[in-house]
Amino acid sequence: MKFANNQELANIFYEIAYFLEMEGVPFKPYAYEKAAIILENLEEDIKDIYQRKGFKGVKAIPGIGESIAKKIEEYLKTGKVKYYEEFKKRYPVDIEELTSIEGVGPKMVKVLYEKLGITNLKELEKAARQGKIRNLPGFGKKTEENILQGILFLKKSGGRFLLGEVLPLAQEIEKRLKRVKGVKKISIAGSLRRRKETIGDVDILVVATKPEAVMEEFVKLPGIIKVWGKGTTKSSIRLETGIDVDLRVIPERSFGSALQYFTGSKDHNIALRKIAIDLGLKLNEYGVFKGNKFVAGKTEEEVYEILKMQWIPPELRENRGEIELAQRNRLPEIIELKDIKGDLHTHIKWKAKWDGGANTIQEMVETAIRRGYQYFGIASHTKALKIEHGLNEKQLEERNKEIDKINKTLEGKLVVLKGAETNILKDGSIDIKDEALKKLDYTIAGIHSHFKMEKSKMTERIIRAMKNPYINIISHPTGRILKKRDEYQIDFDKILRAAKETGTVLEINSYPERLDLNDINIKRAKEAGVKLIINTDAHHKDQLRYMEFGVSQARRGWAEKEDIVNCWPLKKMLKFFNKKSKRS
DNA sequence: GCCGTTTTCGGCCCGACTGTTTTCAGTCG
Repeated sequence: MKFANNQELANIFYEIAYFLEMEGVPFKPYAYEKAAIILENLEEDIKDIYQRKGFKGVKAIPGIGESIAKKIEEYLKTGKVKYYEEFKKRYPVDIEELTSIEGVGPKMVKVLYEKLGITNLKELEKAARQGKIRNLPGFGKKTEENILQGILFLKKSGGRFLLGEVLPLAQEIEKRLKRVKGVKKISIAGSLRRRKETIGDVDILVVATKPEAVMEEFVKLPGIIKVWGKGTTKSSIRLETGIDVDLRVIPERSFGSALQYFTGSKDHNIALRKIAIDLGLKLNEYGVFKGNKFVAGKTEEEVYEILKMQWIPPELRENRGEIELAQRNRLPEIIELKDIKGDLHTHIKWKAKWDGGANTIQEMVETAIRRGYQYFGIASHTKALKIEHGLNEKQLEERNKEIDKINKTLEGKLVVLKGAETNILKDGSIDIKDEALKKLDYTIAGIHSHFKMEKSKMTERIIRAMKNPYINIISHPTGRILKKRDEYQIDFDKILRAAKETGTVLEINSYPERLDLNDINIKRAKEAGVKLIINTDAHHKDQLRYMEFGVSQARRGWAEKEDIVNCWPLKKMLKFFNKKSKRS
């Protein structure tokens, strides 16, 4: 996480918001939640702000007033917030866990605790199985069933799915429904359209002359395990993978406003509605209204236009400053898939077993040509990574010769580059000698062992690797595996400074489980003037298509062509690499 | 609890659905 203090405080305020909601206190929950979001996205350690500018400096942050500033001060001085501790004592419940169950909110948690003493998921499941829930006031048999189902679902899926597994499924559904007669418009909406790294469920919107026909096709899709809410305007299915898909039929004149509404994010929409109010308008999923008069809604473009701003690409809609820029006509020109000129992090099958890839250089290169790339880098694993049969110096040399041979046959259709994904050892040294690195076009270095080092040591370890003049790229810089492994402990600001100073590029790894750097870190890197590269880490030729996910992640991080070195022409990119090593 | 060319009080985003009710609270997106 960015700054430990900020995150800790944010978590405390999120929980306070829940507690206040439990008690039915109006408006305060919103204030605490807002403060939590602000803290999470703060570009500076709140402790530094407090030390430099004191209580006043904290209070000066928009969204943080007298009362919350006091609690921040208290936390920084004592490590605790009394107001929060008292809530915790009154309701010793794992409120985050409990409310993560679909259909369970703060009010229910309160009843569950006060009547049955339930504090966590396990206890809730037990009570539900024993049939104790149905007799609670305001609860019933159906609620009890829903809670059990919700728990089951949560256990199975962790609640969210990877972008990389959901997007192809959703696109396939979209394609099938598009073919139904009478379908005029169709679009994926929701967090999937914003290309978030994980997806809760899929929303698809459709305009059709014969809605019944679309609904009928929808509930007949292959791989469905459950259908519900089968109405005239909305229908839901659950697929074998456990993900829910909602289909909504929209009146034609409202398609744009519905698409805007269902794409979100929630924060972005709230901000837009406030702007609408300021303009004397009302914005909802049916359109933009002046009084009772419909004034816009057929397309998203006209919705944004009437709110006096540029149309905002879905990936930017997180209320992180995009609205202000759109109002000033200053949105960044974020990159597109077609801007990508090559992929520099790919693995091959070499002499039966080395490097751990599934396809030969030739096969990978053919796919790369089909993708329209101008250059393509092979970044073979190196010797310290035994599990992938990493190459040693001599084997790298052999492989280089093979690449030379293939380049000759390509007649400039594409240039194959000689790279390696070396290992950053525990002390920050590289597992391949400089002499061998010198002969490559570029070198990647990544951490593949000793993930659990202390923060300062891990940071130093990566910085030492970046200081090596032959290391051009740090692969998957934070090491997280979505839903499995947290990032390793690093001081990302220090990493950024070192990357800038040494001219080292940070990778946006497109592998669906990684997507590392994430959107927030990409934006920070861009702001720090650090160059980035989007790579797939493909171990199979079919995985070269993962590029799409890395690009959407980069878009979410506001990256423009100039920020991404593999949007550059080959010469310019190599020149940037060589500047570091003086290799020429 | 926060905020202010509707400034120190009175607002705070909006609508639908579900399950529980018999007119609505809670939850969701």
